[in-house]
Amino acid sequence: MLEKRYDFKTREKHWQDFWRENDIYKFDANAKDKYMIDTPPPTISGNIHLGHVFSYTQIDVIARHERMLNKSVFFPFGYDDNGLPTERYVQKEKKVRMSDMSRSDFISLCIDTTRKMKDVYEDIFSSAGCSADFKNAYSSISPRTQEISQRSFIELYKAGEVERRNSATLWCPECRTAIAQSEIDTVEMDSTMNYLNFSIKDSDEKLQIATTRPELLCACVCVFVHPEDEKRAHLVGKKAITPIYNVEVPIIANPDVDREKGTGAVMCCTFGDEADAKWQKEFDLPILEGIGYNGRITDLAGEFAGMKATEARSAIVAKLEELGVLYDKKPITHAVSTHERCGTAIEIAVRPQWFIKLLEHKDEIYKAGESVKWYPEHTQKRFLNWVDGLKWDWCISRQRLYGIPFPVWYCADCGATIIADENNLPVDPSKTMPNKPCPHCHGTNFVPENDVMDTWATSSLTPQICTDLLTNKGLDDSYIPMDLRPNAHDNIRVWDFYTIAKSLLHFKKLPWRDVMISGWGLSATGTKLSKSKSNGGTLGPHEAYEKYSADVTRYWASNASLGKDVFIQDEEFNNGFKLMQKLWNASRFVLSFLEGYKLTPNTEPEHLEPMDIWILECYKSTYKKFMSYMDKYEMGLALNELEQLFWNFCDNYIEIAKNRLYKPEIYGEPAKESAQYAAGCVLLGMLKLFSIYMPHVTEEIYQDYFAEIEGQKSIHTSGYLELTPENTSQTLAYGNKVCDIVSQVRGYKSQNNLSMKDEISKVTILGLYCTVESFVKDCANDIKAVCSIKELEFEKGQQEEVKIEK
RNA sequence: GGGAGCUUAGCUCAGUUGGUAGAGCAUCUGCCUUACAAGCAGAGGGUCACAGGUUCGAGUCCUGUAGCUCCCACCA
Repeated sequence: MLEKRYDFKTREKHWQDFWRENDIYKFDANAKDKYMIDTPPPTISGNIHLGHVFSYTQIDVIARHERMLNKSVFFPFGYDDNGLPTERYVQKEKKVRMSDMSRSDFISLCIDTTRKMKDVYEDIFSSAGCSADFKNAYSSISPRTQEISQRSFIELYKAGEVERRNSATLWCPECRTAIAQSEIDTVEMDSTMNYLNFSIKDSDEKLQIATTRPELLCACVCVFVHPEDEKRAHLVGKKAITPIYNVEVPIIANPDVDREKGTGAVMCCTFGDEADAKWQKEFDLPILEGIGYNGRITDLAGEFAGMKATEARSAIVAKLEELGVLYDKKPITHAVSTHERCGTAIEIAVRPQWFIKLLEHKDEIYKAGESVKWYPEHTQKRFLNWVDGLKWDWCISRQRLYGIPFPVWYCADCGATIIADENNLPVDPSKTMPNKPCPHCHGTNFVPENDVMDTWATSSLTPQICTDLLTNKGLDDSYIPMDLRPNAHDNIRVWDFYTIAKSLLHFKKLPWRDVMISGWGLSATGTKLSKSKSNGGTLGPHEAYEKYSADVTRYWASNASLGKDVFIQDEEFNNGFKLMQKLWNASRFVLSFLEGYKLTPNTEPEHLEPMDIWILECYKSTYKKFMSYMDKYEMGLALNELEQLFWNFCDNYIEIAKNRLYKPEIYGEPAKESAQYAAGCVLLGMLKLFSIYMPHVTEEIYQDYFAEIEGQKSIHTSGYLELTPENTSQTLAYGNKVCDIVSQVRGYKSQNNLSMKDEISKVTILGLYCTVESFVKDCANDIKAVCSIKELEFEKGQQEEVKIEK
């Protein structure tokens, strides 16, 4: 017998322990029917918030659903505790600077800090009832992961897909590292357009140049004008002289120049932006490093050397004004590329870097993007659009400390690249040296590669890293393609993209069959929740669990259309709370009539009352719709269907059936048993469907009666209840007519200020109801009882009508 | 500038092949009814952003317009 009140505060914890102790979610690698999820490993870079709970709950709902379809579900868990985000977090949290510490001290501080954070993360997710396997969680910095990641590097190196080049790279002067195209944000910034006069060699003419980056004047290597620019055609081939530095630079015709922009003449500096980088290559221009790796102006700038770029900018503008070269300034706003991690405007720097070749595989990646199934469907376009716009190979080297090292040394004598032996991975080249002399010059002095790999070079291997937990085979494709990659829309161009790229490079196979793209949980005002900032008053995970319960928090998270952002609003939580209470009360009521009754869900009793058949058909119809939504990962829409059935069950069916349950002496024992069967079955079926959203309360109810009936340890491994379909549509329509009639009598009572139990002396049902006459007539007892009608008559007539006489 | 999504009741959103506009919240009215007052029963409320088109019929399909959001491009 269920308690009067459901005490979620103690029961949720109880069931979480129960599931853990009984290994309910254990994956069986030998199972025939498996479902494999490439779970996103959360980045350890700050406090976890409801936005995370939002995403992981949606994944968990899918995992639970597949489990209820009797599949063995591989739902691994991992932590992305590697690389730049973690470094930044640790420095901030521990108030240290990486540059002040030794590499090994800093790394052990990172490992220590992330270990503590992992416990916090696991607690938040398992308290939400997440059924992932936290016990065997992988880490993106563990030796095993390092081994897999380094092996991937070596394989691709041997295949010629990765190479070291000294070429222009996107550079963050704040983090002092190369970054990849996917790590760039674009931010609108205020700036000033400065108009300068360059003089022309052997001429009195002036060439007007507009620039937002006068600090790069020292790195100016040429001036471009448009080939069809008549006014300036005569200047092509002459030399312009840069102000302040008085350096002669060629004036070159270039069709890329936009004649409407600025003055129509461009100074090209190596490098001010990506266009400069492109032009440098095209015209084979010299490379002058105006800004150093630290973001400061170099010696090229003479008196300005050592200044930060922004300081230098104003100093140089002042100087230009003083020289009378600056003839105009206009404030503008323009888009600036910034590093997503720190917001600093990126520069372009030349330095030897490791690249994975992507540009030459664009077509294959594009086609793979077409083959993967994206849910919702339109997210595919976002992926394809990104692949279309790809401009850089993937720079995977980072000039940082905390990451997976390259398994690479350089021969000190001949400069040859020495790749580590695949049997000796993982390797830290700064600690270990090659075990053989240089194959080229037989030298024995080596310089380690001190850069570390981009975190995505490793994260892109999660299908291998997580299935390695099963196979111990490392870089292996036995489980590829997996069934599902779930993540939010911000990761389409990053994690999804890189994973597909690597899977193609290594295995020529898709990493997974489906991608489910979820939205974000946003604050009540629609702002993005942030790990590093507090989100002023926004509900936190534990607050939510305590105030509303984990089940209700999950209800909020999963009650959204796929891919849509959802606000954290009390109303939604309140709805979930009401649902949970209602589920409890309705179950308590139904179960109170099942004591001593042995429910046999798959064997119907000989006699079934019409409205019992009706509710069973309602269930079957909902079940079908529910499944078709879940096939598309539309868990929110599936939930809506289910809720509709549930409220219909409560408000109409239970009210109708309760009289037969209470008074078998009036309505007969078979009519009671019919109701016991129908109510029991439909409740059981609904509980199972609800269990993927609200695993705790449904387990509590299930354990009270159904667990024994079904001989199951837990509702979550009990499988859905599928009842054989019948003549659904007619029965549904007929039953709905009965509900109509009941509703009209209820309306009459409402309008006449009557209580629902007040008796109505006579009701006549006329007309159109004749088409369903026998069904409705067979429900006469139910109708009379639920509406307290003394006399009920049926008459043929033209119009459908319910006549009520008080 | 290119791509995607959105625009439906006061609010948050459903609306799967075209066929009489839906839910929850909010508002109003009534009701302690042997599960539930954190409840129940009812009621009001919408030119489905706008303009065209296809169709017997359009929230749904097509074209265009406007506004909002996101991604990409735009850094002289």
